Amino acid sequence: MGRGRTEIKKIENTTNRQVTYSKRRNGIIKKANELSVLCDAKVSLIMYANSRKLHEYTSPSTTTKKMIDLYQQTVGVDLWSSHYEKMKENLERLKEINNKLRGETRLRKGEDASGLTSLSEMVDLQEKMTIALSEIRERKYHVIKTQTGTTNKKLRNLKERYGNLVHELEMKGDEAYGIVENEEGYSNGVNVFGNGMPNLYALRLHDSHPDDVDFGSYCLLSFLDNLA
Amino acid sequence: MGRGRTEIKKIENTTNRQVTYSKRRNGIIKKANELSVLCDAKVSLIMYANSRKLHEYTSPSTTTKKMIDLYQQTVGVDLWSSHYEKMKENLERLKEINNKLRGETRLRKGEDASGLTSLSEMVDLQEKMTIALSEIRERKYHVIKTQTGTTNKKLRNLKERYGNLVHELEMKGDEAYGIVENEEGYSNGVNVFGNGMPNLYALRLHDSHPDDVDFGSYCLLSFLDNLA
DNA sequence: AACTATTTATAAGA
DNA sequence: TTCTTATAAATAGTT
Repeated sequence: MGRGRTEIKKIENTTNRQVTYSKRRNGIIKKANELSVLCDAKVSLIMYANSRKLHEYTSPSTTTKKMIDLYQQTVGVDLWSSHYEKMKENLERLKEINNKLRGETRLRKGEDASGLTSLSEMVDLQEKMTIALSEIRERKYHVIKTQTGTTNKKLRNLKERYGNLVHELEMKGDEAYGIVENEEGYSNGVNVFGNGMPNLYALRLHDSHPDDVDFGSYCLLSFLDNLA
Repeated sequence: MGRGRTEIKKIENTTNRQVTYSKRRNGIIKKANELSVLCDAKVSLIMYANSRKLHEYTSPSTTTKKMIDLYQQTVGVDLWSSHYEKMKENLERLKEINNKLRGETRLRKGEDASGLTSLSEMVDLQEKMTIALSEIRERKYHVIKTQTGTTNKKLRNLKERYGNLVHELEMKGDEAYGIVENEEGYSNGVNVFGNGMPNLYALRLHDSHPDDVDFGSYCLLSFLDNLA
């Protein structure tokens, strides 16, 4: 419309193109508005020409967000809704796992006072804990053994290291003692291990050369080796 | 445009409105397309009239999703991006917590072979486990005590119940025995509790009337009461 | 941004 | 619906 028919193909002259864009943009926005009013329709119009500027029209009865939501609802899937849903599911799943793990950890830490009411559950937990404890003890032993190595070259180093370790264990052992005394009232001596002492420390206590740390460590290592 | 000028206000006649909607909808889509081609513009047009049907036009050079993304980018904020970001953050946070919890649980279950390399860490873990174990044992004892009650009226019931419980414990104790024998090689008798037996069961073994379950349970209860 | 000769869109009718 | 057509609107090229 205008002087001479217009071929619908890209206007190469930049100025012309921009002028036409401006005119027709206004035209289409007017049309969109007329459509909205005349037909009680919801219209969302978004236009973007190579300038960075975005032009839009949205019917007064709605918002762009609502239109997008509606669009997704109708078209069904893609855009991000599927992504969003997956994310939501994943979140819920992780939350659930988190809670389970949290519960289990609290149980095993002895923090959950209300969780276990039945005796059999408690017996079960105690049993599991005992097994786990023995496994940890076993691995500790393995670590000690590994650390001794097999070469005599490292022996001097090891002596020094174990001297320190044994000292450290004594410190730890002392801390543990506080608990022992509180507990003996219940276990009534039946539970000898219940004193909370690592058995390495126990061995150290019964060492026949308590003043010679190096020798004591050596004895300990030999003793452990013999058990292998 | 047409025969007589059109006032821009809602067409009350439903049929007329629908006809006009159909015509003008096509018109605006044509305009949108012309704008796209002539001006090299990206256009997204979404129309929704009271029928559930959605009509749209999108420039060939783009997609509705891209237009929405662009729209958000330009307009700046909301729609769903903030929601999405929050969700993503939350997800990452939960994943992290999950991993930590998982690690801790594995550690305490004695399943993590590579996690603890230093002896002091192991000693620390063992110590914590021992404390937890003693707490659990203590609570078990509390449960037992609570269950005995203080009224003599319930005694007969209790006898029967404890008969069953003790039986159940014997079953559990037998299972635990399998582990004991494997472990004695390492603990070398020092760790008497390490046999994995609940100490209630231990008491049961030393009961002086092994055949009289009722009496045995009674003795046990009295014994526990005396400890209180 | 205004003007205007034309083309286009479309309201009403069939 | 779609087609027709009289007429209103839009707009290309110009100023």
